[in-house]
Amino acid sequence: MLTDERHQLIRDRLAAEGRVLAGELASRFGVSEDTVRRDLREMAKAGQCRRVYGGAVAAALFAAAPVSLRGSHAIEEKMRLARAAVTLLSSGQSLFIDGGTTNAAIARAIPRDLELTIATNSLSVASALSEHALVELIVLGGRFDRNLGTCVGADTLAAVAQLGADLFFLGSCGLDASRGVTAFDSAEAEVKRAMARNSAGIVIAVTNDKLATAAPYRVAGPEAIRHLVVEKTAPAVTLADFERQGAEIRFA
Amino acid sequence: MLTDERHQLIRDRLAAEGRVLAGELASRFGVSEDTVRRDLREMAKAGQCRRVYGGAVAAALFAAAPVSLRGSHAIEEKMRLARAAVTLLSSGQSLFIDGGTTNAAIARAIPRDLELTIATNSLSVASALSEHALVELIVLGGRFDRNLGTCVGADTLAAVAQLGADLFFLGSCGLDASRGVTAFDSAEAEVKRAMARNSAGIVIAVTNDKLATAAPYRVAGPEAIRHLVVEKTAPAVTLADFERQGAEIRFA
DNA sequence: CCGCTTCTTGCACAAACATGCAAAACATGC
DNA sequence: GCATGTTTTGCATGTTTGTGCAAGAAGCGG
Repeated sequence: MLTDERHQLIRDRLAAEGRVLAGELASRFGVSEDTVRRDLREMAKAGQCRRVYGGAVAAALFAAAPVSLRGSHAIEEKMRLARAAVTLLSSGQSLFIDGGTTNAAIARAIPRDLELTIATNSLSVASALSEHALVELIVLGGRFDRNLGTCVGADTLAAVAQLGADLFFLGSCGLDASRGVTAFDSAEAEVKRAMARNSAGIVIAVTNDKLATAAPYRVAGPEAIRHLVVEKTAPAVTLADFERQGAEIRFA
Repeated sequence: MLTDERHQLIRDRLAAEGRVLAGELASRFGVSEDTVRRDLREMAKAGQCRRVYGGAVAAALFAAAPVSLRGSHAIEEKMRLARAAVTLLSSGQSLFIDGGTTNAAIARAIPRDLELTIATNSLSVASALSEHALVELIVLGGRFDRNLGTCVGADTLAAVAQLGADLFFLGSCGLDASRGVTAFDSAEAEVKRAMARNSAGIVIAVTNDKLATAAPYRVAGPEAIRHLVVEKTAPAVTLADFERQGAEIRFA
């Protein structure tokens, strides 16, 4: 039996009954339970079902699409960064989180037992947080830019202006010790600036490829960065520049 | 029995009766009372019920209702409704789409070659549309209600007030020929009313189980419905009542 | 006050799980 | 053909999770 066939049969069964049991599928297909579990894991990752202890249940039509981290190259690395970044959090804080795959990974990595207030203009961040029961989630609406995956424009700016946060997780397009944080898009930069203005501290998590690069639109100076989360392999000389300007470096 | 199934059954029972008893659930499910208590504790933590001595009662304002619709049996039916509903669309229109599983299905069914402007307060609708290149998507932000899957509250109302639409796809909680469209939640109803006010026409797509039912909060009178999309098996007598008040019936 | 029920907590055990590894089946390139 | 790499699978491994039981605390009613 082909892997793909199995997946199709599982999908059929999910559509018909709404749930499947790992053990039952294993004996039905004549494969080990491990194989079934692998199947279910993959399908869950693709958003085709939701994994539960003992089997899987049909994906809720209700739920938003899973955060697509596919297509981004450094998934592993970003998840590592995310795990390091969320150690900065504690219950009771309020956050701004903007767009980008790294921030989506961070949103996913936020422990479910933290009580937080989070405002975001990113659809994938919002989706990732939509089932965190203890998170008060505020969606910053506006015109949706599908290149960025975030809302931008006057409405978004107005929404940001009404809020304040302890920390701002800034998705950085370019990060340079002299020019600071920069973005590729004017509207995007404007929203980021507004969030920065209304936050007590800025957190940036970046992969090495963004370090020592710059984009046209300036968002925040290097001195505004409070926490910088980087890979272990980040060039020490660059980090020293940021550290000199007040950033606290944290390695993933 | 899966843990998740138990939770779902408890939610259903809470929605139907408003309260559950730990002992009763234990014997019904064939598990120990400790397990049921654990379930109730978790669900209470997730805001799905309120724990009381001896069992649990429904969380404030009927939070269980939308979640219990996740039952996957109706997915096929909703997709059929969705395919029928999108035939009402043509390029150039602007739409409001609110929450609910049926509207999520409609959003998914919208053809990619239509040029539309769509405003929604539903995260799942926004996600579904986030890759429709020709759709100008406007996210109506605000406080996210995870039971509804939509944004509600003052910010959302303000965002709606700035817009107008040709059609409003109204996700209906209850639909009755005399009381019209009704909702379970006050904040939800308020947003729906605002969208209705700013739309030229209202479209409602419902499965049979919603027909001839009503919820506490009134959204719009029956005469406000322009298009009503229903299953082929919908009771003719009920449909006639709507038709008499100006609705155009369309079968899936 | 007391007796009763319900609840939480700690613990133990089994089932379900992820992970690493090796064998087999397959494709790819020289 | 043959070496090499990839994918799939099952198995052995520790680990995690769900469950029931027991003991003590807390709520409830007399």
